[in-house]
Amino acid sequence: MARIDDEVLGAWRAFLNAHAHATRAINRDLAAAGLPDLSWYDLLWALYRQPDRRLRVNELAREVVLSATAMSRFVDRVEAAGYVRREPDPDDRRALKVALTDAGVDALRAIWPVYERGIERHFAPALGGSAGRVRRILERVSESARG
Amino acid sequence: MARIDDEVLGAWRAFLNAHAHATRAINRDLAAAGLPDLSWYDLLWALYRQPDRRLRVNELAREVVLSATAMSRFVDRVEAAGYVRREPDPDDRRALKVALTDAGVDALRAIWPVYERGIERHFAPALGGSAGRVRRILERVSESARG
DNA sequence: TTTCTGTGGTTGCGTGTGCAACTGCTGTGC
DNA sequence: GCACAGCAGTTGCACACGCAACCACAGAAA
Repeated sequence: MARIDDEVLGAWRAFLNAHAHATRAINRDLAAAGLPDLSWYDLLWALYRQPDRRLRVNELAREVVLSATAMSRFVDRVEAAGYVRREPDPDDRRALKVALTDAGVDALRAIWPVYERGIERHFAPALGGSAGRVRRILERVSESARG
Repeated sequence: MARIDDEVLGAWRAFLNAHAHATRAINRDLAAAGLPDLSWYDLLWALYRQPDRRLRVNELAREVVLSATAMSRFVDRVEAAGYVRREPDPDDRRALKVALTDAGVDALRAIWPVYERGIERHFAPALGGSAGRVRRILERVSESARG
C-alpha cells in the first residue's frame, strides 16, 4: 500500500498526529485557564506584528490560513469580545481594516504565558537541539504546499 | 512578547502553518479527483492495519485523534457510504466493532494514489534527507502532548 | 464617461465539531 | 445477589467551517 519511502510516510503520519495532539493539549490548557482558543492568539498576534497593528480581512485570512468566509465570521466574534475593531480603509472603499484594540493587546498578554508554557511543555522538548533545522524544513513545507 | 527561544517559537509557527497548508493542498487534490477527505483515508487505514480489520469506536477515535462524539457521527457517514459496518462486540455488549468492508478496501486503494502524490509533492521534498530525524522528533511531540 | 472584468467582504445553506446529558451495560465491593 | 461507580456509544444543542451567490466598489479598456 506504500510505495513512497517508509520514513517519509512515517514522518507524515507523525506530523498529523503531532499536530492534533499538540494543538489539543494547548487548547485544553487555555480553556482550563478560562482563556480563548489558540486561534484567537494567532489572529491577535498577526495584527500585533504589523507596524500600525492593522490588517485587511483578506490579509488576515492569509496570515492565519483561513477562508475569507471563516475569517469574516471570526472577526465578528473577536470584535464582539472587543479585541479588534473594523475600520474603513481610506485607500479602498471595498476593504476593511481590522484594528487591534487596547483590550486586544491585553488579551494577547493574558494568553501568552499559558500558550508559551504549552509550547515549552508539549513541543519544545521534542526538538532537542534541532529547532532551527525543524523550522526550516517546516517552512519549506508551507512554501511548497501554498501554491 | 517572546521569552522562549526564538527558533523554537519559529519552529512552532512553521509547524502550524505547514500543517494548515499541507492538509489543505492534499484535500484540494482529493476533492478535485472526486475522492473523500484525507480523514476518511485515515479512518479506513486505521482499520486496514488491524489483523481482523476491526476496531471499537473508541479505539478508532484515539487512533485518528477525534472525540468520541465526532467519531460516532463520522462512522455514521462512512457507514452510509458502505465503507464500514457496525457489528456487535461479542466480548462487551456495550461496545461496537467498526469493520472495514470490501468497498472500504476499494476506497482505500482509490484514494491512496492521490494521497501519495500529495505527500510526495507537498511534504516529502521539504524533508530532504532528514525524514527519519523529523519522524522521530514529531513522534516525540505526539508522545509528550498526548498525556 | 461608460462599460466590463475582477476583487473585498458578507450571508444562506449544508455540514462537521465538542460538551454535557443520557441509555445500556460492566465489574467491583459488600 | 445487589447496589453503584464507571465506561461505550449516541444525541440535543450551540457553534465553527467552506462553497456558492451576492453587493459594493476598483481599475482597465474603449
